[in-house]
Amino acid sequence: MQKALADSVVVLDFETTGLSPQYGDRAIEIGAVWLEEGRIVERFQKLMNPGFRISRFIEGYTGITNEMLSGQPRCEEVMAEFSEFIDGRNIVAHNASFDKRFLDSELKRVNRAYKGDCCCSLLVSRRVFQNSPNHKLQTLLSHAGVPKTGDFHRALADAEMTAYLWLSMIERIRRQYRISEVSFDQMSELSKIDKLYTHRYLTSLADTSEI
DNA sequence: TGCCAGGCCCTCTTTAGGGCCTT
Repeated sequence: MQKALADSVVVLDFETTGLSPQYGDRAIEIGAVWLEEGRIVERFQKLMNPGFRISRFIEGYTGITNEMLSGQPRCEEVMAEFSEFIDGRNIVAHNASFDKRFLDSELKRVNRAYKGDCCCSLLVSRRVFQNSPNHKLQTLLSHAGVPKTGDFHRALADAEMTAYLWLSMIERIRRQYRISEVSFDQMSELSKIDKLYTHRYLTSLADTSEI
């Protein structure tokens, strides 16, 4: 069976009413880009109505207003559609545990579940960009020399910029360690290993590479 | 209206605590 390559994934981002679906927070926007061999081949972006008014803090933070959400489809309708978009694909998100919680919570409401694998670009960045001042998306883009392509804190723009950050990390690993292809599983493993062993791990991949 | 969480990571650690990151 052919291994899944790290540059063929769906990168997603949620804007939400707060931090915790456990306490009733809901998604208000989803943005995602489908990467295929390192190129964006499809985009998904939808605002969605959570069924209650969002706070002024979230309006200010995201730029998404209650007015913008009125008349938008309900979360259930959007998530059913998005479920088809990610079916059969691995996903990447910045601080993926956050987005995965909302993904699982919203899909559960439409009696669906995501069964693929999920990798966190934040955790990988802590290995690859150890000298970055911090590992916020905005800082990492600047640190990696990745151009800003949209407004931060909007789902599609954040997903797209996370995708370019993700690709830059793959490319950095490939060049620095002379690895011909980086698999999704290797990036997942990298995100989990101890930071101190990053160099050793990547070197071991280069040793077994089929260049 | 304001509040809420959770997983990872580091260190003055592991019988713990606090910072980071996401909205």
